[in-house]
Amino acid sequence: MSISISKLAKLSGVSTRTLRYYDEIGLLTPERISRNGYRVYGQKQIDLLQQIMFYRELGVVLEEIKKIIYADDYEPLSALQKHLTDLQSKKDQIVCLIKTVEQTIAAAKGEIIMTNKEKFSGFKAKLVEDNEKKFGQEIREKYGDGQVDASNAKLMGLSAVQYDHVESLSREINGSLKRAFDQGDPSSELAQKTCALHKEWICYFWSEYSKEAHLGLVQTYVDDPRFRAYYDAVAKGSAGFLYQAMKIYCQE
Amino acid sequence: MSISISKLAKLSGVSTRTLRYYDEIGLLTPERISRNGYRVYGQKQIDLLQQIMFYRELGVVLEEIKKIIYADDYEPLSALQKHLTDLQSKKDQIVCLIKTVEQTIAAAKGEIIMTNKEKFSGFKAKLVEDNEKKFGQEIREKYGDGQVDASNAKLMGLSAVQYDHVESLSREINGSLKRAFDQGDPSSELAQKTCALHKEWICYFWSEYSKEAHLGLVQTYVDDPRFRAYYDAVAKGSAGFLYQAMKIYCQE
DNA sequence: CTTGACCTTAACGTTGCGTCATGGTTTATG
DNA sequence: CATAAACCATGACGCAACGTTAAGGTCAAG
Repeated sequence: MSISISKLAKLSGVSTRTLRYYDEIGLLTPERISRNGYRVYGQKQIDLLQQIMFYRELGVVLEEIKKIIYADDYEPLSALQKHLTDLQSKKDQIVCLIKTVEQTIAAAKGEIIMTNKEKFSGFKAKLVEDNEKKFGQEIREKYGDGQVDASNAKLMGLSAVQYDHVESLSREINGSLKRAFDQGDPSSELAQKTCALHKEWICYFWSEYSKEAHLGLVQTYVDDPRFRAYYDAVAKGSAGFLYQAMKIYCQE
Repeated sequence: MSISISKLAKLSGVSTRTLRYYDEIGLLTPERISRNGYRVYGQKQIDLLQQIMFYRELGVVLEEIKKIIYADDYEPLSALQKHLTDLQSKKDQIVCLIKTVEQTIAAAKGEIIMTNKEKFSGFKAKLVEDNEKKFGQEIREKYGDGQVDASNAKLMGLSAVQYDHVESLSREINGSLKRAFDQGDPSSELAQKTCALHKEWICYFWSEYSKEAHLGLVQTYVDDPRFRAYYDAVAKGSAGFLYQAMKIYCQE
């Protein structure tokens, strides 16, 4: 039983272009090539294509599929397991994005109201105040007054959009930290991403960034009961977790 | 305040390549080009880049970002709303895939069942198996034992050729269903043809056919998440669509 | 004058095909 | 038997968002 490329295409529902492409990358080569140069497929190829389509529907990349169906020593199950975790982390990413976008929309709506009420500047002032209250003392002691003043100045100069970003960032950090903490591994991708987010956030307040200062700051999160309480509100023990993660992050 | 490309890169954390690319696509053009051909960026560009990065982190495509930050009549909020729904459907897709892969893995772990059924590719085998396990009960109650037993017996007795036909039928159904679904009309010719194909397919498993039983089966496609996941893999919502089409088909 | 840091453009590679463009082969039909 | 309609082939571009050489110009320091 031999069929042409278009017959196979119709039979399987994929395009002829796709079949030629699979031939090109060695995923599915025809049984033989007839004298006129036409591709000829046999029963075996039909079966193989079926398997290919099966994995493709699962979202496995073609290169993986090739390994799965041709390498004897390749474990289809573990391949699928890996694929599953890939999918899950993709989902986590998207869920994370969704949250952020939702929050951004909410914040933006709120911001419109705020600007309408001309309360925005007051709001920012409050943030500065909080910032000063939160970090001022420690940072002043450790890194000098200049740092703190620069931070406040920078904050006052934030545009509305930037301010929104800061807000959504801090929410994202909390969410991300919680998820990473739940997973339990400070070296995990999510935990390290949390650190990166935190760096981004901190850079809104610092004119100069250094890993030492950053790690130092997070250290105070653990040492100071007020900070610890704030992060424990996200998840109990998450301040310490963040510190562990940050140690790894700052080593890189 | 004018800075070079690498300064901006360091300041913002993106690569110089990215900045050149943004210039190339008109997303972020430098303030000016100095005599030696170097790109020179100003404060305004720094702010713009920050906005760009903000939206980029939300997963908005660059083309959209360009519209958002440059077109005055463009509503950033509604753009974000749309982006949100995009993200959500992406998430749904992935969640769907995750389910399917999990099911596949679960099925594969009971690998003996699969190999026993020889040529049966995992999915269909599992479907039939599930059919027996979960709905055998139901079908038995509704339509009597004979129906189920005959189905299984018939299935086990399929010849290779018949099996091939069943397989290609199911592919044809999927393809046909997808196309009909994309068109959107359950009463369309294509949709009704899909129903006919499905009937043909089901007749491989049932010794006696009745419209009521057929409609009942398709109903379970909608009600049971695993079945729905299978059909949603063809096209999201296609299980429900098939059910709508089948209602019309069975009335005729 | 050379080294090295920094800048430029150009162009390929990535993933999985869709979509021409161009041309050869086969078959059905008038 | 000529021709049109199908069907086949091989390029090659395009898509998103850059990473990564390659090849070479510019500029300040030693």
